[in-house]
Amino acid sequence: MAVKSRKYPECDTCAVRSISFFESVQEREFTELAAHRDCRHYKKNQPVFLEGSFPRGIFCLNSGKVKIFSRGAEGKEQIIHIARAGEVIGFRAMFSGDPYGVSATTLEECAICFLPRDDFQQLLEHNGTLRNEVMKELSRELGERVRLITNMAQKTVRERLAFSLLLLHDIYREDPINLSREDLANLVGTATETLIRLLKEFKEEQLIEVRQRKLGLLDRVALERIAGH
Amino acid sequence: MAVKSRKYPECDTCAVRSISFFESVQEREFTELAAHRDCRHYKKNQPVFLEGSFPRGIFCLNSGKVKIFSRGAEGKEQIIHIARAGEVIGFRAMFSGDPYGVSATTLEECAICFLPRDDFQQLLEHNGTLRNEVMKELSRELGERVRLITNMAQKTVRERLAFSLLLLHDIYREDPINLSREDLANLVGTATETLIRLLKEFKEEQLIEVRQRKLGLLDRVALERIAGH
DNA sequence: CTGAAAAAATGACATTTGTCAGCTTTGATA
DNA sequence: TATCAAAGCTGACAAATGTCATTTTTTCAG
Repeated sequence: MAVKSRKYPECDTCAVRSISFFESVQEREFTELAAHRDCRHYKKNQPVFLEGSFPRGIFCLNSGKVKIFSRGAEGKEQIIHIARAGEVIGFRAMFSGDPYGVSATTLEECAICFLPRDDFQQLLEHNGTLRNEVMKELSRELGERVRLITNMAQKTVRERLAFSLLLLHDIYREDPINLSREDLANLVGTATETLIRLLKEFKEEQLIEVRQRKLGLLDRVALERIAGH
Repeated sequence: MAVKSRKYPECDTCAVRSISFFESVQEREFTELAAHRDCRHYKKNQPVFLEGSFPRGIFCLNSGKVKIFSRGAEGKEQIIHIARAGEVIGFRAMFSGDPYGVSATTLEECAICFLPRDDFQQLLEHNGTLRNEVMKELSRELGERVRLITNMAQKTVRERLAFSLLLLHDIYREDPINLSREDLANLVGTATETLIRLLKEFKEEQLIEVRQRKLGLLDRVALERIAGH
């Protein structure tokens, strides 16, 4: 279970303020919010929220990475997005009134702040800029999903793997990509065995390097060519 | 090109008022809007807006059906959604500030009203209920897209075809499904030849009937079983 | 009504991908 | 450090799907 920590991060220095739509929230408002938040430390592989349950607030990812996935037939995970420090997650379902359509699970140790529904709604009510930013974010994500649907429907597994590796590189930045083969397969949308074989091909073609299971990109340009943009 | 018609539909009786987020707009506001709209008739296979161009307003689909699609590598269409009478389309890009990420083309004769960006934005500014409805709609679509991604990644073509037919049935209602084989293939995410073969299988299994190229569902329950919800 | 073009349909075949079974390595823990 | 489970990896094979070439049917302008 998630552990309430004594030394949680401060809101005004939190990455969420520079990456997410909370950019547009003023100092003063933010300090008020901070009073209502509830920050916790999560270990690796812990659930943040579950598909089917009802949202009680939003989550701000202070540090660590979280996978967002839905389950298909037979419960197979389909990873839709990997959130990095600074992202706000779990707000979609709050607007639709529906239960979560996806689950979120930590991929590493994380510090995550919880902000209750009412506080966020109230903030939204009073802050037009924030509202616009949230609409913008929802729209941006919709566009991203369209691209993903097209990729899944039209690209080969090899192309999708190259695409995913580039995407992951943007998320992990300088760090090597640290995902289990199964998670990577569930992101690419293929069987774990197929994924492993393709990784081997990429390694042999000197497109990537593998160190202690972690992946590094060696030839970004070639990968972009394979991914087809 | 689109033709400006003399006998365009009246806004207060338009299907858009009962299906879309415009439900929440009051009589009075709506009459004002109506003055700024620009209603046109489209023939079959005419573009409404194009991927890459910048949105100047939103479109209200008064009658007919419109396919919303993005283009993958080599320009192959991937149909993301088929809009029916009453839906509002093309509003996503207006919020994100990006160019359209998708194109829209009529699938049959259509009557479509155009509402300029500024009018819509102003309405949004003054109408909190409408804002909430729009956020809800964006969220709902986001959830739908997640389902679609998961389907594309995990289901077989046969399963996806069953899924698509059920979806199309909700769109065409009593009418037989009237889509070219190519469009249907681009919705399901497969090659036209594969699609045709599978349609034949479904016909032989008495799941569907085909009359003058148009499709009717014969065994909804069996299709649901194949689609796997 | 007729001819040309588009759409639909079919066949043959290669390729991709998934499945299953088993083996090896790694890492956590008693 | 010995043990065990999980993760990673490999091989063999079958099934699903895409591609290309060709034929048939439909549609529609003239």
